[in-house]
Order: sequence, then structure tokens, then C-alpha cells
Amino acid sequence: MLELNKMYFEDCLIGLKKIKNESIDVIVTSPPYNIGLKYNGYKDNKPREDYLDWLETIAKECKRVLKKGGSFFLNVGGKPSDYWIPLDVAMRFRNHYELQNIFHWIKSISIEKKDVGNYRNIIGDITVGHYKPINSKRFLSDCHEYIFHFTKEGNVELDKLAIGVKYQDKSNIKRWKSTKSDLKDRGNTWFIPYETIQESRLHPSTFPIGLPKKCIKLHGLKEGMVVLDPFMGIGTTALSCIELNVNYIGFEIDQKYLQVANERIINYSQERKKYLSIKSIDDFNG
Amino acid sequence: MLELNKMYFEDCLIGLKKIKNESIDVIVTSPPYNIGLKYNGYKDNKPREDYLDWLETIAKECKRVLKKGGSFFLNVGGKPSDYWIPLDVAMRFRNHYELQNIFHWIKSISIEKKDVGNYRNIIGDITVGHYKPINSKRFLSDCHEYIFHFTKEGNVELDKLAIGVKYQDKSNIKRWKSTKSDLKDRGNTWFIPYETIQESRLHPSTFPIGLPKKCIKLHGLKEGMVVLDPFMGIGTTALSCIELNVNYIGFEIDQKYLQVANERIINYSQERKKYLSIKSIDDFNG
DNA sequence: TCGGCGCTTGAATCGACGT
DNA sequence: AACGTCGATTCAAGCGCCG
Repeated sequence: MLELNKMYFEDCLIGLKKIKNESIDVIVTSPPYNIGLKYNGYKDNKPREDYLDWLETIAKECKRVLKKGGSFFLNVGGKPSDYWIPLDVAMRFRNHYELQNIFHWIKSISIEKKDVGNYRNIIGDITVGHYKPINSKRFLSDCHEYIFHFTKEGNVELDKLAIGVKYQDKSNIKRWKSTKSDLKDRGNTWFIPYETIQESRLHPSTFPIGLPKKCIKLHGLKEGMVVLDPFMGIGTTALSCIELNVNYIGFEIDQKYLQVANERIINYSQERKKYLSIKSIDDFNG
Repeated sequence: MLELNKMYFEDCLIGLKKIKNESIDVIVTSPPYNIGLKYNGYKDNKPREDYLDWLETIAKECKRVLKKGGSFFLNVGGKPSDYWIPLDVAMRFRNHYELQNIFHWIKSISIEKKDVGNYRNIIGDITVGHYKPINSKRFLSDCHEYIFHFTKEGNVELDKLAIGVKYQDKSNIKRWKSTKSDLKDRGNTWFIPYETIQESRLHPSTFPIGLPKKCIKLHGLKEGMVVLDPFMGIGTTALSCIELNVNYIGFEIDQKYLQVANERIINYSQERKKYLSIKSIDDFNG
């Protein structure tokens, strides 16, 4: 059995074997796109199939360690020249899990006045978030990634208000909710801004900390719970766990990323201590 | 051969047969989810497979009438209890088309201050758009639908700036663009607010007029072009064509919807005439 | 030898980031 | 403000391999 709150320098398929059956509450991860497999075969899509096979193997092993009422949040993006990747991956997971939700991570979006189609022209746009432009007349910039929420039986009860948003119409608060809090269902479209370049350069596909945090909170914070990330990267999932005060286990096979991850965790913990000395812990997990 | 700018009271599979090979520039449609197929068979997923088979047949027939450089914009949503539907449909189209883009129609989204994960709490949220709340602890509200952009060869050049949005960083305008217009790539996440309740009552799955309009403009407005909608519903695609001054052909098998559609078109045309009498036509197609 | 295909390699892209 | 840099970019040219 592995120790909690550690990141292991290990291939996750090997590491997973050391984890007991049904001992993990939440899995949050973003798998790599390209494994460094070299093929000399000519025209076939073997690499893609192998990649999918490999991910499916991990999916199976994750299923074994996941509790019955656990949640697997799988973040996958595509690329303009191949938007099938995330869908193909999801199809493989379909063989083993129920797809309970799909969350859409929106990195950038433009809000415009409603076009009612009666010749009132659009007046103003507001664009929030950023994206890297794409050099192509065929594709629009990709500002979206998927977070597939897989569960074993499709009926995991979620803590929806833990990531709730404020009501627009305040009069609804008292009207509908038994709880008198100013929070409603966030919906499955999550706007989370990009990481800054400096930060994201450390790892090609790091997701923002707000992402695993939302997933874990949505699943529900429970005493002694354990979060697993088979592809830790620079440790964003671990950081969000520290912030949320829950246990984590992670694997990473790239020593550089692991080092960055550990540095981030140390910095984080120090900042946390400093902060805690002047502020009550209750402010965090609200 | 069919007349242009008409909606036909006809099953699209029959109607499509009357359209010549490679004569359609753009197809925009939102197919029905549930066809009224009745099965007395017990536990099988035959209806789903039949539904997919049926849609695939239409996909094939549409491919025949679509020009080589044409675009097929397929709007499909899911439902919380089954998010696979749109992906299954897309998979069937994959057998016949290239998936050039995926656009994400966002009906509602909450914008919040960046969560940098360093104990600065989220300050304020803005929620734009509305959604129908869902009474379930398992699912978050679904605020998203897909628009799959299928083409024959995956290399259709798009008029990206036709649906462009304003720059955030104005200093880039003069720097890169030969044209000095304040427009940039919109990205593939399209915020389009919901239809009003009144409107959506007329037809269960009507999409807002801004949606087909964006699709058509993105493909590019061309002299004498023809837009096809095999499932016209209450004629939203036709309306957007009238507004954009392009030809359309549509099919609809529900007489009630067809009637609503024709009424909408008449009202629209009248409003258009009224409007045109006081305003130049150039204002519309900008 | 020519041509078609596939992989590799370098060029071009443009909106955002950073100074 | 102006400008240099960058991209799980894309694009096109170039080269090698084969029929």
C-alpha cells in the first residue's frame, strides 16, 4: 500500500497495482496525447489504436481502485486537425463506466447581445478569456476541452451547490430553495481562464487549478477521502487537494515534471501556513 | 427539380431524391431526437440503432446533393440521462464526412474571476443566459449543444471574420491584419442565448436564428448559393436565409410546424419590407 | 525514369503575453 | 504604446521510397 499525499516517480500502470480495490474516492486527470511510441509500419492508424488500448487499460485499472460511489473526471482536449481524439477516448471508457456528466471547459468565449433576427443589429461583444490563434482558414480557434464525468453506476449524488454560482434574480433565493443560500446549479459549461504562458510552459498540457478543484468539490468533500491522479504532470491536482484539505496520490514518469510539482507543493504549503496564521481555515473550504 | 425558397411538406428522404447531385452549398439542420418508432420488442437498444441508421441514410443522401466544397452543419444536443446521443450521431457521420470543426453552442455560462489557487477567493460571478433547471442530484444542468461541421474533404476555406468578434488588444489590429478592421477569429465556443419560452413552445428543439446565421456566414456568402435544411421545423433556417439574402430549400413532415414556419416567414418578409423602406439593404449583410 | 504517396522539415501564422 | 517571442499551431515544400 502506498502512502498518502505523495507523488510517485512511477508509471501509473505499475503504481496502480499497489492500490487496494475500491479505495479511491475521486480520480481527476488529464492523460497525455502522444505517447512516445515509434512505429515503422506504414499506412495504418495503429498508433492511435495503441494509444486508445493503453488508455483503456488504465481505465480498467482505475475502475478497480475506484470506490463504488466514486467519480472519475477525465479531462481531454482535441486539436483542430483531429477533433475525434477526445471522443475516441470517451468511447473506450464507455466500455467500463457510465457517463454521468460531460462538463465543457470553456477557455474563451464572446458574449453578444441577443440576435433576435428582427434586424436589430448586434451592438457589442464582450470577449472573456484568451486563446492561441490558429493559422488556418479551415479551423476556428479551439477554446474548449472536455471533462467527462465517469462513474460506476451513473448515480453518484453530487454536491452541486459546492460549486454553485450566484442567482441572477435574487428574488428566487427565498422563493425556491429550502436553503437560503444565494447559490444555484452552475451548469455543465465551465468558464475557466487559461493558465499564463509562464506557468503552462512548464508542462504542455497543464490544466488550471480551478478545474480539479471544481471536480473534487462537486463530488463532495468527505472525511478521509482520497484523490488519485495517474498523470500528475506538474501537480495541479495535488495542489488543489492541499487547498481542499483532502488526501491525494499521484504518479508521474517524467522526473522534471515531478520536480516542478514538488517545488510547487512546497511553495504552496508554505504560503498556506503563512495564510493560516492570520486567517481561519473555515474561509477556504466554503 | 425543386423550386428554391420553398418549404416542402415532405419526408426529407423523399424530397432529397429530387435534388440534383452537388447542387447544395450549405446544409444546416437539427435532426429530431425521437422518431416515432414503435417497438414491441423487449430489452434491446434497437430503437437507438434504427435511429442512427436512419440518420446515416440521410447523411449519405445529403452528401450526394452537397457540393464538393460544401458544408454540413449538424446541430445535436444531448440529454443528461444520455450524453452519448450526439457523439453516436457524429460517429455515424464519420463514415461519410470529414469532421472539420466542432462548434459548441453555449446557452448559459458563469464568468468568474480567475481562481489562481493562492487563497484569494473568488469575488464575483456573472452568469449570462438562462437554462431550465434540472431536478436531479446526479446531473448538472445541460447548457450546451454541439454543432458538428462536416465537409467532404475537410479543407473548406471559411470566412472566419464574417462572424468575427472585436479584438481585446487593439494594438494588434494594425500590426498584423492587412485589413484594418477590428475583427478576429470568434473561436469555436459560441454563446447564443436561449430562445424565449414562447418561441420554444412552438417546437421542442428549435434553435435560435443566430445559429444557422453564423453557420451560413462562416461558410461564406456566395452569389446564388443554396442552403438546405432537411428538418425545417418552424423554419428558423429559412428565416436566417431570408435575412442573409440566400436561397433555401426545406422539408418538414409535420403540418403544424410547417404552418408556423410559413407564418413566421410571412411576418418576417413583411417586417423586412417595412424595414427596407427606411433603411438600405447594405446594413444587413455586414 | 517518372509519379504518387508519406514522412520530415522549415516557413508562416496572428492573438496574447511580456518587457 | 511598441515590439519581440511563442505555439500538445498549421501549411507547403522537399526528400526518399516504392511501383
